[in-house]
Order: sequence, then C-alpha cells, then structure tokens
Amino acid sequence: MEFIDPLPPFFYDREVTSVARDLIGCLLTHRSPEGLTAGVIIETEAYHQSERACHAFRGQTPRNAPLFGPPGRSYVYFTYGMHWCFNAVTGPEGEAAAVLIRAVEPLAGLELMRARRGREALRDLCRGPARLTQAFGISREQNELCLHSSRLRIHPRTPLHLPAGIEVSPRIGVRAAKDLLWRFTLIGSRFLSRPG
DNA sequence: GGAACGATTGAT
DNA sequence: TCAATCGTTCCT
Repeated sequence: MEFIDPLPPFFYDREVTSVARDLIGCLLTHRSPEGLTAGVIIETEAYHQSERACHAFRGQTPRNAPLFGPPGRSYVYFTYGMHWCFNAVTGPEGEAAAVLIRAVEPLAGLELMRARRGREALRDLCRGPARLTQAFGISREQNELCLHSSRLRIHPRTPLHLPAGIEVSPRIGVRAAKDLLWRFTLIGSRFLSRPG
C-alpha cells in the first residue's frame, strides 16, 4: 500500500498549537511486523513546557526526555498502569512540546486492529488515545522514533480527507491549565473520543 | 524507602 | 460512578 511522502521534520518545528491544528486530517500509518494499520487523525491536543499540564513543566526527567529532543519524533508514555499514549514532538530542540494524538478514523488494517483491541465495532477501535495505540500496536518500542523515516509515520492530508472544519475546546482529562483551548477536533466526526 | 498520582478505559 | 494497575516523580 502506497502513501504520500511523510511529513518532513521541519513541519513539526513550529508553535505546538499550529502543528496540532494542522495534523487534523493527516494520515497515521504503522508498518508493524504483524501488518499495516492506517487512519486519519481527527483529534489532537497541544502540550508545552510553559503550562502545568505538560509532562515537562517541572523540567527534564528520564521519562519526558524525548519532549526536549528534535521535532518530528515520537513521544510514547505509559500511564494508569496499563495504557500507552502517542505524541508527535514539536518545536526546536531544547524546547519541550508535543501533540497528543487522541483519535483517528480507522482506514486500513481493520482486522488487525480488531484482533489487537479485542473488539469488533469500527467506532471502538481508535476512539481515544490509549485505544488507538493499542489498535496500532504502539508501545515502548515506538518511543523516540523519527516520524519521517521509521515504520511509524504521519503523512500529509490528501484531497480525499480535507477537514470540513476544525473546532477548539479544552483538553480532556487535565485539571491544570484547563482554560486553554488546546484540543482540536474534526467537526462532526463519529470517531472522536468525545463530542467536540 | 515510601506514597501519591496519572494527557484512560471498561464495566457497573 | 468506580475499579484496574504500575511506572514516574517527589518527599522523607
């Protein structure tokens, strides 16, 4: 299966909120040993070291080190003792920021997703940050990968997937800095983790 | 060494 | 509404 060339690292070397907005409608692909999975990004959130909800707010630690690295790499972290979440690192090296991918519309590898998720309903495969990492087979092994050249990639929007409209709202599940409208959703999608 | 907590999910 | 489940971080 062929896709458009993946987004180059400089795409991610901008303000994190701009990248989060522009990733809506882009295509996430993972060529794992078990097979290919792909989906259209429909929900993102921005995080930056300057605000309390960011893992890097109190400085660099072993876990959040990828956030301080060069743009265009993955930051995958473990949470709640059982879930993985996937981010795209943004901004210049040394400045910690990333876009959390919260939901995608499943496009390819549906049966592999169903097997990994243990669920049949299309709507339940990638609706939520930890659901999509499970469906895509993303965990510790996929941390700090280059999203341009590794098996885990993000590709530009295609004419078939132009966003109808993008809505902003407060980030889900964060108490700190909850006044920031740093969540971006594709209006009207039935694959959002929660209504926009 | 110990404890509190978490960018969630699924069942009740 | 609530339990599951454990790595990370911070405090003593």
